[in-house]
Amino acid sequence: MKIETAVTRLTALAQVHRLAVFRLLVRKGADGMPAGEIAAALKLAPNALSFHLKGLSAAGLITSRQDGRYVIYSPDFKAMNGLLDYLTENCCADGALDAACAPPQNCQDC
Amino acid sequence: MKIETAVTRLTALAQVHRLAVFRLLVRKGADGMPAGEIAAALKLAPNALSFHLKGLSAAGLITSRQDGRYVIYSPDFKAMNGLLDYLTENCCADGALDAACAPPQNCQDC
DNA sequence: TCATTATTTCAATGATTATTGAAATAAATA
DNA sequence: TATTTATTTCAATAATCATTGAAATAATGA
Repeated sequence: MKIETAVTRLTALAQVHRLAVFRLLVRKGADGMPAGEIAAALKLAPNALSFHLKGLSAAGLITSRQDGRYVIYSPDFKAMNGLLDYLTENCCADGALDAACAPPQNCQDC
Repeated sequence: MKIETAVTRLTALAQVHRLAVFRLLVRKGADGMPAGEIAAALKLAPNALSFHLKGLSAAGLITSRQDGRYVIYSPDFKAMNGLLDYLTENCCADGALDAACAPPQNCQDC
């Protein structure tokens, strides 16, 4: 992964509302959630939510599909896992090991 | 983890220079690296590096110790792993599983 | 002490970003 | 067609952040 891609994705997640949206979608998994339901769950104004969904989409962290008059948003787990891997890449490769440097128990429910 | 903590850490990582510094320190592991060596490796002005190290420190992602006239910086793996876990927490707990929703091979060298 | 090396702080500038209210687009139903 | 529902776009404002050059602090060695 290019560092610019990682920065783009981290920037998208580095905002309370976008992070809350992303985590909500991660919980939901492949089913996804319509925009209105996300807005209701997080008490966000529709236009504000739209602004933040655009940011997450542009970063490649979520995808959307039209379903009638609803737009359903889902997390992109490949993008997420790619980012997590990038952050821990070559961990301790050039120096001393660290006891806390261990694979986290990510995504344990899947 | 409180969402504000996660946002603070993501914000710290969401900048090319800080992300490069962090990844360099992750490679180095527990040994850490003096500020000047980081600056040389990444071709950053000392004051610019100091600004970014401050950001990473304030977010709790790195720690520092004085060694003579050097200041040695090291990654905080607990903070990093806590953040990674937070991003994948309750993955697919409320909806359909996703084939790509699997633990990444983090930190495989440790 | 004086000079050198390492790192941090400060102030000014320019750029990016979130928020708000209002309006526009798009699909479904009466 | 007209109306309602769902979502997005737009424009203005306010706030935050990175960069630069210069100066300050701190530790070492001559």
